[in-house]
This record gives sequence, C-alpha cells and structure tokens, in this order.
Amino acid sequence: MASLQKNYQCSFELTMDLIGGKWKLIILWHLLDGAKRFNELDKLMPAITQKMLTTQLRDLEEKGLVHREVYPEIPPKVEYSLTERGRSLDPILHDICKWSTDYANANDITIGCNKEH
Amino acid sequence: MASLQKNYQCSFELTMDLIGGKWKLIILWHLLDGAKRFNELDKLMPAITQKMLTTQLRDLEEKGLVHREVYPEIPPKVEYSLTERGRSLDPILHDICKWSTDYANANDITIGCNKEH
DNA sequence: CTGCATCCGGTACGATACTG
DNA sequence: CAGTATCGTACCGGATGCAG
Repeated sequence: MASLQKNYQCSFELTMDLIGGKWKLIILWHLLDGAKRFNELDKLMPAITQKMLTTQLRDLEEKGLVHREVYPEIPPKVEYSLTERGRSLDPILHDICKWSTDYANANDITIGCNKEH
Repeated sequence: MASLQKNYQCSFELTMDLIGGKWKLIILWHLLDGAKRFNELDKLMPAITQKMLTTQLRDLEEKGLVHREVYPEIPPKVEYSLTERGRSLDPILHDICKWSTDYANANDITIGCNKEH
C-alpha cells in the first residue's frame, strides 16, 4: 500500500483524503454487504460512470480500505471486498446514514434509494 | 434556511453536500467547543484563507448546521455556533476523528495538530 | 474585525468510444 | 466482463486587494 506522506494538520484532512469525494462512501456502503464484482457495483450505482468507478476503487485499494481480487478466468472476474480497516468504518457509515436520513426527513428532502443493512 | 431540492439517490450524496469539502468537518469540530468569532476560527485553522472560511460558514449556515449571530457593534463582532442539528453530529465527528487517528498511527502518518475534546 | 470582489489554475468529475 | 483512452467542463479552492 502506498503511504500517504503529506503533512496533515488535522485528522479530518486525512479523512477527506481517504473517504472524501462523491462516490467513496457509497461504494464502501455497498461493500459492507460482502464482496462484489465490478459489474454488480456498476449496477448498484446507476449514476456512476465506469471510469469513475475504476478510479475510486483503485483509490480505496491504494489506501488499504478495499481489497481487489482478480480471478484469472475468461471471461474476467474481479471481486472487491472491504479490508479489515475498511470494515472498521461500519459503525461510522451507519451513523452517517442515519444522521443524513434524519436530516432529510426534517427538511422534506426525498431520497431515492436508501438501502438498509 | 434554503431547502435543498435536488434529487438525491442516496443519503451519502446528501451527506457530501452537507459536510463534504475540505474544511467543513474541521470547522464543525472547532465549534463543538462552543461559539467562536470569525477571527478565532481563522487562527485555529492557519491554512484556510478568509475567503474559504466565509464561504464554508455561509454554506453551513444555509444548511442549518451553524448559527451566525451578528452583534451590531463597532468594531464588528460575529459569532458562530452550532445549531442543535449541527451538534447532533458530535458523536460522528468524534468517531471519525478516532478512526482517522487510528489509521494515521497504523500507517506512520503524522498529524500536526490533533486537538482533543 | 469581518468580511466581499476579482481573478485564476488544478482537478474532480463526466460523456463517449473503444479493447483484451 | 472489466476495464482503458480521450476529451471536455465545472467548480472548488487559492492569492490578493479592497471596504464598512
């Protein structure tokens, strides 16, 4: 795993580097279910492009939150799963999900798909 | 408060709109201590520019997470504090802080200032 | 002291097409 | 199936200066 040797002034800076951006939380959330193939993730997130999915997954892999398992088959098969450290985000992800759902309810914001775990 | 009428497909999308970006978590974290003046926040975050501080505070205010109190004095005095909903992020912020600190320790990443609460 | 105005560059993000 | 390759854009975030 590549080490991130930037000078972080604050742990939240590091946090945003790790799980910031538009898609990372959603990907991690889906992977809480268990390992998923590239195409499965793609279908679970209709709005994401393949390019972004690739980028974000590689990012998460580099940071040690996601494991990438390549099966040398034809047709190709690649499975993504959470590492132990990735899985340690579980309670935080649930809390965030609950918090934002509360916020949405309190402000008449509708959310299309709110998959429960 | 302005209502956010976008079509959110996922609560994490909403979350990133609310507390995404480079500075919002840090600002909220500092405000957990209690109300702070503009200049205090500025000093607490040496790296932020005044423009960004203004922008982010207005953003958080618009979303109902931060309250802005203007005292009509000369010289001007403006205090920022957390709303009740902003304060409801408290446990999440602490969890995130702990999680990223763990991550940093496990990966030999040094963090300059890790203010504890 | 607390901002706002202006300008500007990098990059995060996206659309589309193509490939082993 | 699981990705690249290209190209394009929007806007976040930064630098600097000015104002009430």
